[in-house]
Amino acid sequence: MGQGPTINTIAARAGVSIASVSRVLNGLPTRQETERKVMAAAEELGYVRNAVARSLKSRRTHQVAFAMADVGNPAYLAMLREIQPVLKAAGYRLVLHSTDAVVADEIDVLHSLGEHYVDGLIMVPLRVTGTHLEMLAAARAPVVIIGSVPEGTPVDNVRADSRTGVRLALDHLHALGRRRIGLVNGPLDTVPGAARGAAYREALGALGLPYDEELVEIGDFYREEGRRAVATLLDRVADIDALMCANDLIALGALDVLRAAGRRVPQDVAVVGMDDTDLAAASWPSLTSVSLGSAERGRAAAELLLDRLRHGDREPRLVTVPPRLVVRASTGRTGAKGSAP
Amino acid sequence: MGQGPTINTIAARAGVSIASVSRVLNGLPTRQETERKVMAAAEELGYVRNAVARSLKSRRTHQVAFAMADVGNPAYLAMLREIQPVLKAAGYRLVLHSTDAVVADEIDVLHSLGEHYVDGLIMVPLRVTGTHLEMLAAARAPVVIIGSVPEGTPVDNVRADSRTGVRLALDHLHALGRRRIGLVNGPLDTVPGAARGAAYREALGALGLPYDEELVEIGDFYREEGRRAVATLLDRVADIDALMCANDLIALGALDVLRAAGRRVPQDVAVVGMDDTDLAAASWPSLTSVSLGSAERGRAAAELLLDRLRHGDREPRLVTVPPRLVVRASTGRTGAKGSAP
DNA sequence: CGAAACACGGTAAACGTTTACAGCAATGCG
DNA sequence: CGCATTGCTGTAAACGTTTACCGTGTTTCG
Repeated sequence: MGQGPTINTIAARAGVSIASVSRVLNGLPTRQETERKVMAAAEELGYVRNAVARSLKSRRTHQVAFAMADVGNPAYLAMLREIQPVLKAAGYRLVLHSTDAVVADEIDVLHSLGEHYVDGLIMVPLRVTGTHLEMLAAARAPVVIIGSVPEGTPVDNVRADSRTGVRLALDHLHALGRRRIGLVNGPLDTVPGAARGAAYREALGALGLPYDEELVEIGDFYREEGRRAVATLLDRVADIDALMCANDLIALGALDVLRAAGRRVPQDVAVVGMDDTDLAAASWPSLTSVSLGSAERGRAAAELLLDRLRHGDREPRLVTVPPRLVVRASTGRTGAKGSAP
Repeated sequence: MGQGPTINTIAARAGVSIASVSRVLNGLPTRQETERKVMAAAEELGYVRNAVARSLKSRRTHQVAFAMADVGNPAYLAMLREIQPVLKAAGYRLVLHSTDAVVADEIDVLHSLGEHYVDGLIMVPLRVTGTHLEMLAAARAPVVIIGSVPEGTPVDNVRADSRTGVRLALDHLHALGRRRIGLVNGPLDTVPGAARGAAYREALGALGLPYDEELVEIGDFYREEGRRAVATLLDRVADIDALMCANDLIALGALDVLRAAGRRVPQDVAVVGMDDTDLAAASWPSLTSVSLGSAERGRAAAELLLDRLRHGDREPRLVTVPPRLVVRASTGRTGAKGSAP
């Protein structure tokens, strides 16, 4: 594991200057003879270009960071799975940051952009604070934000439309005759939490249903928290006939609790999840879920960033990905396939 | 987004030399007065250390790479989720490589270690070829391999024990009275595929059951491939009463096909998966699965690598993580909770 | 009071590249 | 044949740090 060969080693062995070595390695015009000698020497020595030195000089690291709360969350995972190949194809490596939904960690990531270890950043902030906005404005490298950001923030932005998404779900439940539709939400100070809460209220209004505080329970975006919240909700409201859950994990928690309580899904209570993750298809009964296009958002973000890395001065762009309702057994067709063993 | 301040800028503003600036920033002994001036200047300028220049000089990037076939696979994801925080706590960033199980990509990753963009690598190779071994021996940075590697390969190594794992599963099925136990495996030229195939045969022997080629079907480690393989198997063998699946995705495919074919799980056919992923708990019926300790393996690998980064000259170490059988509805307790809606 | 020890701080080299510039030989042209 | 042009190559500076080494001013002690 001794120090590998450098262009100096090669230059010495090939009997040329380091400039010539560099030129050959970069495909700049050189005499055939020189090229041959350099390539031979490089080959024999097993030379590999030092990426760090290159980056220092060229001010390009060919690395991009992706920061989100938790890789374990399938929604972020879906983004990651799209982002990775797009970046790879463009010759960028991917640096992964898990912020555990801690604001300080997100700020850290933004701050660390100043270290120049990446050429750009794709971030999915859970909350957007004033500090976020300040740091975004001052960022030393291009940033793409997945999630909503105030009008005029000078960054590329990719959004889901959870408002329409919730609307699709409630329309569906309403069409199935459900009238006591609960909401199991995540924290209201998160971007998705706030959006989904507001959308729920609005969609109810559009359907002519009253907004009843009793029907809303706040937990967090995890299965365990979903269980807790749904248990509370069932205790409080007896006649609930549908649950809109703010993500699939919460919805899985809901299924657990409903099953334990002997309420049939979907006959007694219909359940809708959100994000349409792998889990939705694997669960039983399979879960109707609102797809917010995680994969598409990831891809769009990666492409925005790459584009910006090429044409640095473009206007900030906003891409909105439309939602889609994926109907499965937990609301619709009463598990013809999923019938009892 | 102009060039940020460097230690030169600070030195000029504070009226000291760049050496002093560097010393202050690195906490080396300095006069209070100097320290104050430097810190003030750094603060005012919003200085952030350039990681690239630092790395060039110090020969440390504080980055570690993790390479596996596909982040989408929950087994790798479980590793990633453990690796990330361990590295982060030690001050390392994580560079993610998806190789899509393409050997050439894995070799690329090993080769790229010569670029010095990371201090070390954790790799989960699907197949280990001669080229792998050559490159491992010549690697320019420490590597930890998760998966089996020939005796004497000079790298730290973390292994699952799928042999014992399969054994646990077959013992369990045998104890339940199953005698026609099929194997749905992945490709035999992959490390896990080969190991699980051999272990199956061996475990049958230990139980005094005959090895019947008819009962073995090879597909790939995906749900869709699992469906295909199980469909073929059911067509070929009518009296099969249990399925040992080489991973959870295959097992989910098996559940799909069995349900569609009207075979009850577990009454008619018991199903065991492998890797004990999130999906196993979420599926219906919930899936008995052999945990190969993905999370533990990830953590062990990260710790081995960190240790090696600190004491470079240690002997290579081998860590074997014991398997554990997690019994759920697909073999055991006949879905009391999971009964029909 | 003078020499030795010490505490700091500055100068410059180094890490491994890329690249502007200049030098030089070979060629084209009048 | 001399001069301009062309085509390559080498020298050296630069990217932003860290750090060995040396010089200076202050303290300590005989």
